[in-house]
Amino acid sequence: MEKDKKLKPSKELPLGFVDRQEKELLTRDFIISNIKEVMIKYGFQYLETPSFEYSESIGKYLPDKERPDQGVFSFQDEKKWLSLRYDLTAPLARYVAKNYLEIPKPFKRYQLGTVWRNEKPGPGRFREFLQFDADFIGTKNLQADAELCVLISEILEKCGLAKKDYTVKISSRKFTEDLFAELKISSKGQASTVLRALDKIDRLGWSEVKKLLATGRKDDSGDYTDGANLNDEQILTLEKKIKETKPSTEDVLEIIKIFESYNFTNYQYDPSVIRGLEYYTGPIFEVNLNFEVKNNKGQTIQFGSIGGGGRYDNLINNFGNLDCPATGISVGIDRLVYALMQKKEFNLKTSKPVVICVFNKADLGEYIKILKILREENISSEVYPGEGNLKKQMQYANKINSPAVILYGENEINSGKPTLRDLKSGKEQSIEIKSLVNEIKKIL
RNA sequence: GCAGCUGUAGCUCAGCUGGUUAGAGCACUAGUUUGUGGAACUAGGGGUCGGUGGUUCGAACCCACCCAGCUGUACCA
Repeated sequence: MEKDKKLKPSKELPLGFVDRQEKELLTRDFIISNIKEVMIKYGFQYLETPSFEYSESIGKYLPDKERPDQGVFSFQDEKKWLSLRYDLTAPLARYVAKNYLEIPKPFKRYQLGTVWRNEKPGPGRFREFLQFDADFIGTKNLQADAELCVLISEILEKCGLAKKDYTVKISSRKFTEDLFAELKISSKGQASTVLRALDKIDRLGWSEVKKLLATGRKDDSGDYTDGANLNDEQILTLEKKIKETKPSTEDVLEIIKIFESYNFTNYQYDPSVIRGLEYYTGPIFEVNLNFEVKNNKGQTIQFGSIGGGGRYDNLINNFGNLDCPATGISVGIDRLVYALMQKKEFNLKTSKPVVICVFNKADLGEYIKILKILREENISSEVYPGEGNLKKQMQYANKINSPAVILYGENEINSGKPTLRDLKSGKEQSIEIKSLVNEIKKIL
């Protein structure tokens, strides 16, 4: 008996995992339906790959790091390691390599799927979340990169954002390559420290980033981060270059030219866009929201980007001798949902059921007659599914936000006229069964 | 990983310098109203005060260690 307490299962969720409720899910559905519409219009194929992949298929070959089990949820099955996918790009690369001969080239596909990351969650960042990816495989044509920016912008506007609400930032890996050449930085370690520092300009501001470029920085909590050890002259040169507003690399210039043909203007050249991924080889882009986002305590939070992407011409080559250039974009759908829910009230019809109250179990047949009439008309409805007196049933209807209840007790059954109570106004009327549907539709 | 902060009811939190049976609001259950919700009133259920060890006549409160969460920072294929 004593041990019972210890056996009680925990009702806590694993760190970084969340329950998602209807309002959020409906907003998400709305976004997804917009995505699908746009993607069909732009001529992309719909693809789904499994949640699990062999770890080696989505991890080891990636040039970035050689830590197969860090940041990823993995387990060993027989002899092989399996991992939950951490993005949709790696599985795509695997898919393309596997089906290389069959797929059209170029291959355009889009995918919506849950991804998992075994890392520390932050505000608005979870360990399980939904991603949307669109990619062009097998083309070096920069029209593809341009079109990704155009397409994401169309999706966002379809979701109700105005041009001023978001910006597509664009830069290129070539910019940083040129930069490192000019600064005479050849050490890979130093280069990546510089990149990581530059990536933080948005969040920390230039003066803090400058410390990271020099000897190091102490953050608010007192923690210390080592710097990239650039000298003053290097930092000065870098500052000048990073604050340039005119693109200097050919790829970006060409993309901007293509934007003009599309009449797409909502972009911004920003050389401080770095993106973490080391597999990018050319143009890179990032989508930022320009309005404030608050957390559940009402504090404004640093929201960062909702998505981004770029060109990765060498990634697929890792699977073998496949010279297969590619470019793609990813969007964190849940983050977009979170932001959109604050941006404007979506009038998403949630259509809660009309509740038919139960007075007497023996009359269930009568209740169901009415129920069938309503459902025939696609009116969300139910016979009270629990047990209890009328008061309890009213409380239930109120709690689920039901628009109306139908009272069909002895008196009503005898007269053949159910009572319809509008739960918003509290008004009741006694009406013929045949006009019930029309009256309810007025309330809805 | 590092640093700071925080762990008391389902939720949000109070609990003064250690002192009888640990509190509030919300939520929940029942009743006032045995055929009427959202309001009010009344009553009620629900806590090894994160865990372990220590100090003390006595610990939610002090000390040590551990665990968990939050925030920042690092890493992030």
